[in-house]
Amino acid sequence: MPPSPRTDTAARILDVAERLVQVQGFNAFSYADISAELGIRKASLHHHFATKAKLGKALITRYQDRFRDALAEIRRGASDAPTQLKTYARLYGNVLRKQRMCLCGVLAADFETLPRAMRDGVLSFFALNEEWLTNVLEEGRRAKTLRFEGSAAPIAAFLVSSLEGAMLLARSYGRVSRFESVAKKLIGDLAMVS
Amino acid sequence: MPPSPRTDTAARILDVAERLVQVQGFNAFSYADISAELGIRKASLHHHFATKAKLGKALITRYQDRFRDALAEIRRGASDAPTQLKTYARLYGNVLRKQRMCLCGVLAADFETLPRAMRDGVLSFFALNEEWLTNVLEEGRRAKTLRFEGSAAPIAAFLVSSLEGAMLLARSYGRVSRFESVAKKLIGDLAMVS
DNA sequence: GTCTATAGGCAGATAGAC
DNA sequence: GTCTATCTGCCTATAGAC
Repeated sequence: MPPSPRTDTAARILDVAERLVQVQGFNAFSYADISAELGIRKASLHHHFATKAKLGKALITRYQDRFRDALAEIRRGASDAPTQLKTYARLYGNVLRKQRMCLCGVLAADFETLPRAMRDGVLSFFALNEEWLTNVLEEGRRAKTLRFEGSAAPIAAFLVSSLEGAMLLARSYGRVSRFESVAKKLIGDLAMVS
Repeated sequence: MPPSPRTDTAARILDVAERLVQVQGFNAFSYADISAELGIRKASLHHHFATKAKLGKALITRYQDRFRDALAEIRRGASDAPTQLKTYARLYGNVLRKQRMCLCGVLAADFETLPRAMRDGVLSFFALNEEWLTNVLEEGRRAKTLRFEGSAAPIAAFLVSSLEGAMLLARSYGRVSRFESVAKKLIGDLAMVS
């Protein structure tokens, strides 16, 4: 299994499917929706992704790969921990500004209806986020740019779930500012300088 | 329109539908699922709730009515603000312990696919939660049992979205403790005595 | 208020020609 | 790799008997 879509057509299918899932959820979109938008017959879509489950898994894999790259990029920036957290939150905000939910956040709502491979992918995405945040938190505490009590891991879990929840409600309200407000508070409560 | 289901059958339909939506999402369950579970034909279900949209709206209305009652009950208990917040968080935890998501939390993920009446209902539920929390927060600050900066309303919005997000991820992980951890931190950060 | 029967459409998926 | 054609099954919803 290749790490990225083999062909350009596969990538375009993933682009459309990704947006449809982020906006409507996994159970509300269909091959017919993609077909209509790309001008490609449903049967051709099945040539690239034999089943909806495999398409879903490919979506998660690509999404996570891109996210991993973005997280590594933030680390390479070598800014202080509070700034890294702000940049991290902006990743979420950028998704929301496109009127979308986090792919894995929306799949978490569909979780019980997903095939196992997709469930594993969703959990893996959250784990990636929490591991990255745990490192940033610990580094920030050592550098005295962040302040918090106890282990970093539960704080990381707290941050991920709070940001996902903030996205969920902000999109329903149609107010990105609701998300920004939560993100600002989360980071402000951790930063030593503020 | 009556405030509660007219008949016992209607109530049983709502009971089953509510659980199905909370577990699977609005677009993943069908009249056939309810039919199979209650031993009532699909056509009979339509006699009680003509369309899926009307069934969905009835679900939200009943859920919100019950929640409103529970919130009023907490207020009648006349405990201090931190205790009221803990009891409030336990309402969410009780849902999660039944392996369910908050009805309106899961509908927020389906938001873009919902008919307007259901969207309005979902937003109304969140508004109810935020108004109640705003009152508790302001009262707690006056009584010096809670401490926070700025207006109470954005803190209330923060609490609701963080709890919803915590439910979402805790259910995916199958670990209620992840929710409890977040709830404890949220309230602990607000309480003066701790 | 529940039933049988069915309409009309869309779902995911496959066969096989080109 | 894309197409036409089709399958099978499920979906929401309705008609009308009992």
